Amino acid sequence: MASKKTNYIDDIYEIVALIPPGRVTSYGLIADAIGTRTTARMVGWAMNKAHAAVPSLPAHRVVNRNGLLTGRHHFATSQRMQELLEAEGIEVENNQVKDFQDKLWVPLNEIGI
DNA sequence: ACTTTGACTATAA
DNA sequence: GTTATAGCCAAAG
Repeated sequence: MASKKTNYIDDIYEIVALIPPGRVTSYGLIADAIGTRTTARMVGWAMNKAHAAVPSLPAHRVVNRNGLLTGRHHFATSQRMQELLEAEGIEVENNQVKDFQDKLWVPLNEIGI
């Protein structure tokens, strides 16, 4: 067997895919859920590749620790991310998720139950 | 092999 | 409140 070079990326995709609608999470929390081998930057980098590997990945539910839509420019349009979030009941104001802590979904609390 | 960059985060000033 | 710097790890040039 010879393949498998995106182990950490695969884990990132899986966790992002597990984010329930109407909820959001941060890059750091995903990285923490995977382990020390991955950092918040790796999650963001993986997301950049995700749209080519897993277009259906709900990357719009992943924001930075401030609840800010930092990755909006990587979507089809800058407004696309906000529209997707609002469609799920998440209020976005000034590129930031309102009641972020209330809508925050923590992988460690759901996966490492 | 080396340098730069990146959808981040934390701390310091 | 913002801005700067360091830490983090991997891919791309």
